Amino acid sequence: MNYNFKEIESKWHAYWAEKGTFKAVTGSEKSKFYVLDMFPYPSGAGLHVGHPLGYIASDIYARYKRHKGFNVLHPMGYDSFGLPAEQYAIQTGQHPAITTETNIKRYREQLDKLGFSFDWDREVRTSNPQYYKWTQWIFIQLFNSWYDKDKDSARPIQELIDVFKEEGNSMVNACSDENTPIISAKTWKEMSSQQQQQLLLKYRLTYLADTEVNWCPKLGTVLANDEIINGVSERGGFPVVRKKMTQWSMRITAFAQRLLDDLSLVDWPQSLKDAQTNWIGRSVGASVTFYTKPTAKQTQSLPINVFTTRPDTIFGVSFMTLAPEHDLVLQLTTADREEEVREYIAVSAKRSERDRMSDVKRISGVFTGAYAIHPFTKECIPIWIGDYVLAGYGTGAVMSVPCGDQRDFEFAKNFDIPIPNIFNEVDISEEAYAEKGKTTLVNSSFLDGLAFKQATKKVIEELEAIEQGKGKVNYRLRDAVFSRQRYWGEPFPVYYVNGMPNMVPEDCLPIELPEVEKYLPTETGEPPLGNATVWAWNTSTETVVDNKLIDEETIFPLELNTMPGWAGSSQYFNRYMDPKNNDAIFSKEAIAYWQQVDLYIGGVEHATGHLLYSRFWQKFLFDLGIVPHKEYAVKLINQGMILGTSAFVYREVNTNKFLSKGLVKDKEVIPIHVDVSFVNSSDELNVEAFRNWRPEFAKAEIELENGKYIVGREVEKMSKSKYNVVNPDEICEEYGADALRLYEMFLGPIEQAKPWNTAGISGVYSFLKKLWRLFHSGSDGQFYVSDDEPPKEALKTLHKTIKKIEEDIEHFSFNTSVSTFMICVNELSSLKICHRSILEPLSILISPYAPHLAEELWNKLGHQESIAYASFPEFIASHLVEDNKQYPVSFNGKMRFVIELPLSMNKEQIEDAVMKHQKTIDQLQGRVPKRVIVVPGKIVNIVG
RNA sequence: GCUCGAGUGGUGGAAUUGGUAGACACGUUGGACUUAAAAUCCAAUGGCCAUUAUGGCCGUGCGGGUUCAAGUCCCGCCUCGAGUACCA
Repeated sequence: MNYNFKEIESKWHAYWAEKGTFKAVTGSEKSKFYVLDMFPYPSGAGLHVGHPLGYIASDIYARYKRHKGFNVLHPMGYDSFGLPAEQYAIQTGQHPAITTETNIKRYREQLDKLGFSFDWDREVRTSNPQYYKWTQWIFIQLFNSWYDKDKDSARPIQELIDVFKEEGNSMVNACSDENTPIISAKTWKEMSSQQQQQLLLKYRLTYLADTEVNWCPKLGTVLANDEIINGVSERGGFPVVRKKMTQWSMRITAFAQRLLDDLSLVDWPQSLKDAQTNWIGRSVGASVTFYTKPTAKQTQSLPINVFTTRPDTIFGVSFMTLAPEHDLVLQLTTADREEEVREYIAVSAKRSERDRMSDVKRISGVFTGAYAIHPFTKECIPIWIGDYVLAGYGTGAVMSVPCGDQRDFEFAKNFDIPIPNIFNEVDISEEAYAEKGKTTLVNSSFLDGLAFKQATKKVIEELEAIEQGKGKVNYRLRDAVFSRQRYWGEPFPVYYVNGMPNMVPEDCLPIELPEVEKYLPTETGEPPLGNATVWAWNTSTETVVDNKLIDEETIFPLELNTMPGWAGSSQYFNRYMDPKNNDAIFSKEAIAYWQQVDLYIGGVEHATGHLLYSRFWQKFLFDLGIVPHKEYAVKLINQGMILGTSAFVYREVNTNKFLSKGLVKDKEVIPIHVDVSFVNSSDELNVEAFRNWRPEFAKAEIELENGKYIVGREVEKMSKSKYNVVNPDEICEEYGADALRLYEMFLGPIEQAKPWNTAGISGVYSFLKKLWRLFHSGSDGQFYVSDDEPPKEALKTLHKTIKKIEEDIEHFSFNTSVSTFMICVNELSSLKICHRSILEPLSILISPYAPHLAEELWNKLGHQESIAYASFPEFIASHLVEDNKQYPVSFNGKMRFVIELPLSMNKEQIEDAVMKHQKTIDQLQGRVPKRVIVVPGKIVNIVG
């Protein structure tokens, strides 16, 4: 009887589905364990072999934990809102919901084939109204909250209103946007309700504001910083420009410090923590206010706030630079400079992010004609604008210290601005001196003779004394723009009365996505929801009604933007705990039982997107008392990408002639991707298949070397356009899902990127066949087990294996554990083992890796219940080391003798011990050891 | 530029806390079985030298260092990869 994986795998899929084997029960007596995968976006291309890598690893862990007696939650769902479905809808008119549904079906089929132990009863889809009801609900909670810096916690907005009524906003001003005017309680009461709402928006955790955004004209939408790679959009690679727009934003900056601090609470890869730390970009310094010198045009002195990490260099300031987009630029520019300034602003606005980046070295700027007064020297310093100052960082203005900052230095050189030196015995004729604390200050009045640390402290004290500055921590992290001008996303539960946003009552949720005729923006440039005809809010009936009915009394326009992709993914992990609950995001019982994710597996590419935003929302829900933990994922593993090995043919330029790789030499050729299925494992192209591939290749001249066409190879990301995609369905068809699972784990460490190579799968496939034969050692390959006592050697092999596998799984070293299995089965095969007491634990042991095969064997061993419920074998190693003082070890066939000595021994005792063992060694080895190496507290290794 | 990570056979990769480098697998070569192929099994497989087996020397990107002992620790380089970037 042969190993018929097809029969076995389909049999057990059906069995698991029918029995509901992997259903997680909330509130079980067992301890819980929550294993989570990052849910996929169901794209039209289906899965390639790279996608399941993380799912296989998490499935192994989930199954292992079940065997260890845990009640495991291992859910799966779909992040089903997104651009590709919408782009497809724009092109074909097909509703994104239909495309999404089709894609999900295909994903599900593929996932099922691989034998994952997901609890599909808990599936969530972000585009499902029953799901996004709760995304909208969280949005409303954010709108109804502000951030209390004193308590370091999100608080209900009503508390803030009470504060305003009592004492105005002076005490809570730090909790709002910069430049929020200070008002008294009296003023608050005198404000119109619209003015009050306007002020509150500056405090709310999600707010509507004019923000400088990354606008992608080609995609017709704004993008968040993490959606832009090298100045172009992540999706599509289109240029991005900066533009001011009224947008919803999330006040994630309020949580910046906690997002940093709480990284210490989680067991995440250091590289990922570093990425988040850099992204948040904390820098310590001071904010300093400079006042402008009144001019004919601007008779009042204007305050300009700057942020600096080097307040100690304040006596080195010889000019100021503002970003061209800075609010005050036009106000302070003098009449004679106005034309030039306006022109400069216009030019830099036109330059895309990409131009600006590719052109970093070009120094440009103009003088505004205005001067600022130095807070201490009272000297007049010129105010310039320059695009090396970014509007979005700090205050969009800098105090320029050319002797201490290279950019300021170059700017000063370029425009002939003086470069005063304030560093003792440092040469600044060639470049700025940016070292901190290696020298002391000179020409710096009260800071003379001080080094960085003391000078910084001193200058901040002085600035505070004259009320022109204070110590400040600045973050690179910016508030996250939350509006997208797209159709296929969550609608906002927001309607507008007199231009002010109002929340739809919570019990009216969800506000469902309306039908539209066209998925493109309207002709007037409104987002696609502007095409919806039934998209207005009736406050008296509390329903969505036709736009035509909009009046000033009870029917109001609804928000036309939709939420970004990360909205739906920021809380899905908690929703899995109670996915069908229609009265709450999840029940108190569910969250109390499941608590938080114990293991989260997913790609590192989400480091500064999803993984940051979801932490932010979790902290917010924590402040609200809805979730019990500040962090939602205790342990996180980033699986590495599986790459494709692309194949290339080389076409000589301006010809239709293709040269085999070896013939290219120094000829000018264009490499062209060719489908990897036309190429065999020795890089030889199937010329016939290549000719049939495309009409233009049919008649091509093909030059061979040694009768073969050899292709070029390159490791790249798997992608349809590179023709290097390997489909898991084909692998399952040929070798089975168990072999695919094993092989993906065997390829290398889970966290590492590695190229796929189908040829290597034969190793794990023949291992599975060997394992099968171990259970089918009867005549004619019939199933056969003996109930006799197994030989001691076999037990030793088994227990060695159990120990190693357990350690490997706990350390996520899945690749080495596959090797361990291979060694184990090889040893047992050569011992001709067919004993129940060996084979039974072995099948439990292997079941996380090859669940179908293990289940089949378990069943053949006479068990009716699924192997999923079997306990992982306990390790009984006692006979491995019979005398834990000395034991021979066979290594590579050579005999070795190891003595373990206690840590506490001194030199003499060690020598004694070695001498005592000497006889045994001599007897065993038959000769005298060459070297005796002794180190206290270590293993004594006698190399014979 | 800054931050992080990685360099080990023909290939993917092992190597616990510093303790026999190259486990396991692919590939290659030879052999068995077969009319033949597939499948399966056995053997060899880092380099150089030697041989009657026992052996010897060199080897973990490069150069130093610490140590009885270094792929592993320290210092200085080189190369590659990832992230980030006019961040004041």
